Amino acid sequence: MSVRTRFAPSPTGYMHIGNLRTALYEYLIAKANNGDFILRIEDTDQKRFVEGATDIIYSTLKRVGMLWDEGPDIGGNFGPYIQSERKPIYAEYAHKLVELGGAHYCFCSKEQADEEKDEEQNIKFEDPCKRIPLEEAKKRVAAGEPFVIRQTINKKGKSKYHDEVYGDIEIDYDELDEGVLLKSDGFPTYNFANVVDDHLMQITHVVRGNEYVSSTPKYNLIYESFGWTPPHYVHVPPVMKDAQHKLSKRNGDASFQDLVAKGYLPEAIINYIALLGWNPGDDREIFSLDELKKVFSIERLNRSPAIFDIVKLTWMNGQYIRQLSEDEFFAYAEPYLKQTLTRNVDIKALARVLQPRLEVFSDIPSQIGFINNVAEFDTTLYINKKMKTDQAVAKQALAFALERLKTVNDWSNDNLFAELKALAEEKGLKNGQIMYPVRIALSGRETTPGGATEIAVIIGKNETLRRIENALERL
RNA sequence: GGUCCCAUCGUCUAAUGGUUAGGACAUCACCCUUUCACGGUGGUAAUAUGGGUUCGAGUCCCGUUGGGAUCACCA
Repeated sequence: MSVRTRFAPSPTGYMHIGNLRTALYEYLIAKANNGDFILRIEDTDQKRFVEGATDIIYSTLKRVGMLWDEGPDIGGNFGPYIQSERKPIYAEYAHKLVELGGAHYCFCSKEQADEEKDEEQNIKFEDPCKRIPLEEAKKRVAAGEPFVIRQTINKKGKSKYHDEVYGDIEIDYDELDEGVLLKSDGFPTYNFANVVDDHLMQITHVVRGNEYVSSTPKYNLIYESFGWTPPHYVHVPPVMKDAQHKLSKRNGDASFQDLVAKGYLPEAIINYIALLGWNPGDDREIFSLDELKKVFSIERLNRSPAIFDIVKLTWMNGQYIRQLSEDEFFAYAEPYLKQTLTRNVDIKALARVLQPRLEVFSDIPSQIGFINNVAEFDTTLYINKKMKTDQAVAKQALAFALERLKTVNDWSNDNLFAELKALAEEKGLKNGQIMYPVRIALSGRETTPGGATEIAVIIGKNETLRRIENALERL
């Protein structure tokens, strides 16, 4: 039997990182086994539905290259793939489950049910409707009385099942809640819809957050009543924001689209989150999606929560940026460059010096601001012990450099560097005693992307000479 | 509170019951260098805690502590 996994998000907003990681694991399990990855939209709660959320799901999965084999937009043999379009199916199976004894009609209002519960004394909700004879209940349903269908749990003792990550799990049947399966509006709850759909869609591996570990026995009971075989369960620990809080959209924690907007590459994000809770068993860390397909295995999934570390993601993003070809890098960087530059400069040369030192694209504006104009700076900037420079050395060096640069016509980095190096030698100075002051004069900043001559090439000859003259006036 | 789950450097993690407890990020130092980076080399840094089993425990068992999850007509 071929492996079939499903990603089943509810369209309630943007794609958060934990969700994306679950999708990734689903995808990898399927693809590592030559199986199918199915996309199903769980929109049974109309109150939480957010317009456009489905499109975000589509675009995110496409952007990272996790293409689905069946789904709402492309169809498949097990559709429809949107739960709201499957409403009659759930009703049919819910009533069937009642006949099979796995559920019963309940006429209590939500308020009544709440009152029955006493959380203080840990008394569970004992639904009085359980005792209504089926024939009588059916009559009331037929008569149009509002009802829900509630799971019936009469079993005693321990429920056991195997989880691929957590191992064997045992939970007492008494702990299980007789939850609502079919709501009064006719929609199923997750508790029911996921079982019916996973079975009908022949899902073999269910990956979901470990908050479902303790409710899984309820689902198994449903499978049992219908005589169906439950899937393999792969419960994964949450992705945390810190030691005690999950990453959540409510807190405004980073979503996939937030990260992309900040200049993180989708490939780097996928690579990073794959490693949050999974490892390949060796020291390798950089993996493309295709490479992950080859090495991924359920056995190496971790049981404990992992804290999302933006610092490491940032490092990894830097690795990916460096792997980009010059053209690819330019394509990503161009919008940021154009948005901040007010001066006409050699934008390609600028991109070249930026690529090896950038970790996130959103750092570009702050890194290249000096290209537009040189901010006021204190002349103590010229003091650098290692370069053996100070204001006096700078004054001399800049004067020499100005004089020499005026005569240079081949304004390439190689030539400029050669000229200034030769100049230093002629004047009996160290390279740094020329280069450092020139760079400061051109940028007004202690740190810059690129060295003195690289900056000179980018801003051009006229501007270079003008900036050196200005700097000299202030010394 | 009941139940379930989890626990190795600050963070992500590795370690058939036998290693000087390994790697990566971060951090520090040095090297490279026209700055800053990149890159390279090295350092600091961990088995929550108490018992037990064993010749030997990060690893197995029990307790403690700490953390998380769950107990919805949300998923």
